[in-house]
Amino acid sequence: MLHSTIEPSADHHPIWSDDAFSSNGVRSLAAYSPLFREGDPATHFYEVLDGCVRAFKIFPDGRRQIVSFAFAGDIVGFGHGDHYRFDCDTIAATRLRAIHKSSLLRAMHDRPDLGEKLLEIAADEVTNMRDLSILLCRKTAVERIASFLLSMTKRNEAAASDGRRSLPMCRADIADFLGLTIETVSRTLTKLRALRVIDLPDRAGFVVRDMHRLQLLAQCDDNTGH
Amino acid sequence: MLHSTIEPSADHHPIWSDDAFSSNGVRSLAAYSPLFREGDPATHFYEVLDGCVRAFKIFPDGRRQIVSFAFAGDIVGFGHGDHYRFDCDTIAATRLRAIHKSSLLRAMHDRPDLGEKLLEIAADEVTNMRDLSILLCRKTAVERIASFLLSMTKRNEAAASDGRRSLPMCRADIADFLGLTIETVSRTLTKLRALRVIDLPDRAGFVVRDMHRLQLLAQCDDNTGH
DNA sequence: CGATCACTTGATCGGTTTCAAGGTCGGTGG
DNA sequence: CCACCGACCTTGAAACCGATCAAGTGATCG
Repeated sequence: MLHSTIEPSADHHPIWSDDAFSSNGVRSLAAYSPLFREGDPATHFYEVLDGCVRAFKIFPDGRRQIVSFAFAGDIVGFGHGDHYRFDCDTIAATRLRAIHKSSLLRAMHDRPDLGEKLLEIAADEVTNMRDLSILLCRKTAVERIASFLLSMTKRNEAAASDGRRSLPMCRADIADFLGLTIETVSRTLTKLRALRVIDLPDRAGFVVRDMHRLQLLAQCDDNTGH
Repeated sequence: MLHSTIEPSADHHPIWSDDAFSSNGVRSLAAYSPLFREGDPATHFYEVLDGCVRAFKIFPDGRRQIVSFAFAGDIVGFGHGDHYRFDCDTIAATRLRAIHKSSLLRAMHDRPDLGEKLLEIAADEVTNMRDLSILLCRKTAVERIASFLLSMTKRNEAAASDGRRSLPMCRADIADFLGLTIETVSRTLTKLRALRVIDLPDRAGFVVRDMHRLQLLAQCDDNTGH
């Protein structure tokens, strides 16, 4: 799950448009379709074209940690070895482009710039994971929720004219991402609404009413969404 | 902080022994010497030859998160952009080899295999960060401490003849790594000793007495230390 | 031998979890 | 068209775990 977008540059082909992994790799999936499961051979990267994807790990005792959400422009499947190290799902109708890992690695031999690009992506992935660690070590529920909402506003840049932003994942997904329970997520969102920091027009959306205070509540100057 | 070791291969030069960053880059540092600070230009990677290094981030409110510990064979400084994104210290007398980032990237253009190696290292880094996230989302103090001790046994392979393993970092460092307080770390270690799962012969060491139960307490089959 | 530092242990407090209802919305079938 | 149902979410009350505050122990070093 990378926040960095692969942008075509003017002087050569867009990175992902080589013949080996051209647009015929595009797939459309309904909500809650699996991309891959933990233990599957790690053969592909996936570029999310639109929709939303979650990556998660399920523990023997049933607990679940969502490791990341991926939106349009993000890439999933990086940072695994030969086999995927966790599960990956869509959480809404999603279009994505499958990219053969092996052909990409082969291509790297001819085009060192591609290697640098991939390293950059890797660095972003590391940053995201570090941000998540920091978010999980942050103590209070308010800080976690505020940080999460902040990162959502940064990543889904487009807000509707009324300021509404989409929150495509359910409360359980937010809870399992932030290391909280559903109830605490709900209570904390309600609290932020009571504080006039956000509005909750419906289940799957939110509006930032006081960005400055939201940032204060998120506390740390840096992180999530980089 | 990478757990992957750079091993010389038989058919060509060891990756790090090119002229540009040969053994003259080796430095010896006393305990608690800074390697770099957040915001410094990210000019070097560092390969830890022996000793131990910690990478951490300090927040405006004084809270600190230790992002990783690096031991002999690990590499620090990867996964930052142009500027380091957190601080890095030694926690014991440590020898390390400084590697110029720019010359390494230049070298990558001539030697694609080097690029692959670096990608592999990046993937490991991502894995480590993900493992940390998972560790921090684990709920109980016992699970966190058990996982931490387990990863220490996996990474510092050599145990003394009596089974003693080194625990070079102080309680405060363990606490800030696991998202706990010093007191809870101490109490939990005491508890594990009472349960006959470990021994604590001295401050800076531990012995695993019942590896099976330690693994059970750590719960998740996977992760930390990979 | 006293000081200091790191760690341990104890008691209380508070925030999150847990357990338990109650509410809202969309869909389905009568 | 409306009543019902189920999924998802919200809200409430009590329990619990780790944080906090506070003291005490033990080693090391001058």
